[in-house]
Amino acid sequence: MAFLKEDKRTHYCTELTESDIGSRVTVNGWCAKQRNLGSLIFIDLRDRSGIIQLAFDENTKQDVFETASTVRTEYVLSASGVVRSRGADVNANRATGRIEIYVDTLKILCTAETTPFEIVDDKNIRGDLRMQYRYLDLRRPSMTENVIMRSKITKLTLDYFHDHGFLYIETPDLIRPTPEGARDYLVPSRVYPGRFYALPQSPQLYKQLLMYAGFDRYIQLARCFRDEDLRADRQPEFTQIDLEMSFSTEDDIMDINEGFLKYLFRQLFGVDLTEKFQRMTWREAMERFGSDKPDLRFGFELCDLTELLRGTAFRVFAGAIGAGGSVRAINVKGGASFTRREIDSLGEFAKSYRAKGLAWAKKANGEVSSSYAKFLTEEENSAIYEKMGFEDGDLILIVADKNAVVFDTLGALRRECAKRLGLLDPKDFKFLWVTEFPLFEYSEEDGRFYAMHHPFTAPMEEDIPLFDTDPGAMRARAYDIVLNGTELGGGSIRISTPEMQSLMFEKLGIGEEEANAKFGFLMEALKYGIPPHGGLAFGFDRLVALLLGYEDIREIIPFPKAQNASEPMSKCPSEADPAALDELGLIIKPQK
RNA sequence: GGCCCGGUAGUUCAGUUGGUUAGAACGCCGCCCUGUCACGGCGGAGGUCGUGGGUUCGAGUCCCAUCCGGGUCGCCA
Repeated sequence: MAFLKEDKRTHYCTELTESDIGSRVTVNGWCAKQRNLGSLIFIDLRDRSGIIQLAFDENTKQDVFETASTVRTEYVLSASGVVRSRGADVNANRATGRIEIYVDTLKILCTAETTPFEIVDDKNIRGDLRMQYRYLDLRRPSMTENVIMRSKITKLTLDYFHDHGFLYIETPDLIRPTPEGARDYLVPSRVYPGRFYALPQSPQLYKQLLMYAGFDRYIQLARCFRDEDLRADRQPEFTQIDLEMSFSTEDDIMDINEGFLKYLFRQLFGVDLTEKFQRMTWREAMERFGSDKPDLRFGFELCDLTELLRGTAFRVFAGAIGAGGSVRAINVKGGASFTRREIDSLGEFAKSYRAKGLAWAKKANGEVSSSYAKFLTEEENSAIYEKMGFEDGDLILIVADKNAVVFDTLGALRRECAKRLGLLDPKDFKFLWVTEFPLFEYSEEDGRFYAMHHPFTAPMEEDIPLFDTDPGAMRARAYDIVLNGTELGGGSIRISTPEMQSLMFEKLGIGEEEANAKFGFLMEALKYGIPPHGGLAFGFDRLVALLLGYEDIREIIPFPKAQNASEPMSKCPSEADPAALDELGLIIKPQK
């Protein structure tokens, strides 16, 4: 049926209120439900705003009534009529529950087959089915709402940064492949067979160049691409709120972004976050919480037992200490309620973080039980209990290993226990800035240093002398913003002299020749008057998901990839046309 | 690449120690119904139990392989 001028909506469904009673309106949308009572028909009409009820009765013109009786779920309709009160027959569950449209003109714009699943919220649909019919999934009211909220957050973001003097500038999506970091998505060049563009992992270098150019404050909602394995909070293509500021210190950058997050909370939830966000160095975060993104909503802080146990005869602990590792523990208050089986499952959980085992002790009703106490002396045991403040109801978890494993495992156990004990209140928002990240990370495998953040991050002034003596101990002018155990974003002050940048490349084992080949334009640019600058990037998808209470970012991405990085609806990636490959000079090696 | 969980009507699930013709709810189709809104009543259709192989008198159930989906570790400057 042709869609004519007179069929066009005058209102979205839920724009109508009791004040519209008596006026003639037209609505467009989908039939969410038809209820046929014989000589009375009701249709719930749904558009992106929500649902309003259409009514037909014995006074309705016969042809209109007959049309209404043929309407099935998901038919597309245009309905015109007069808004009227439902009198006493109110549906309290709906915004439009006191009114309905008494329809005099009904047009079926398009019919529909029965959908593979019902378009309702209160049903769990299998993930792959939702992905295959994502356009139907997005019709479900909660998903529609998520997309709308994402749009609102986008607008708030642009408003805030615009109001603070930021310019929205686009950077290219076809760029030079980056030598370090995540795998690039490569795009073959037709003009230069055998050469490739990469899709950006982030617009890092371009935003720095924009500072070199003098734009002073830049922002972009940047699409970024990383060819790595997926997680519930990680997609191969995602969006960053990417920004950069000149003539700025760490404090300036942290302050303006703290202001941004507070602005979002005020605008979205009417919540005023008055307190200044807590700040903590990376070292402190690791020592106290075993994580560089600690969840501060609960305690269970790490306790170092290494010195206390240095002379122990227990081989598991002694071995870890002897190998330069440590023995650390957390005291899970209330954890004594865990059954033996639950504690065993915590042990399995610990092993998934490469820990060899988990030692535990619990005290319930005055009775202590323990997996390890019999291997320690009386003195050692009581020293541990004293240091940990061991009380009735407590569960002590001990991990002995290399430091990295100890921190990872206890950091994860800490959160897992809090989760099992129901301590994670989603309405409690604990923000944290983690500062002074290490500049380098040593790879045992490759026998070299890697930049922990990226190779353009400035070292802390007082650590510069360590370049020659102890690079591993150097700290970076880098910072992350953390919310309830999730890294929302991170950034740094950048290197702004060619000397420092060369030094950095040198320490990373990137020779002068290689540096010139890959970053020659940057080294050249650094010669011509570079302002002090730094920036930050938020994971926009994560931010939106957290604000809306989701752990899975696919709930707030309209068309996400499945875990195997494919897109089940359109079935991509797909094989390329041989002629296209030929033109690109590519030969596909047969896969085993 | 490793480990873990899952796959049974269109959908969400149940299916006992292996045992007759694999069930329920919702949805769908038909008839009836004047105020429903989780409408109601009556009737009906709908399943190669992901796929392949094996064990067995007999497999949705046990074993092996494989595919698909999800979680996670590695990975993610």
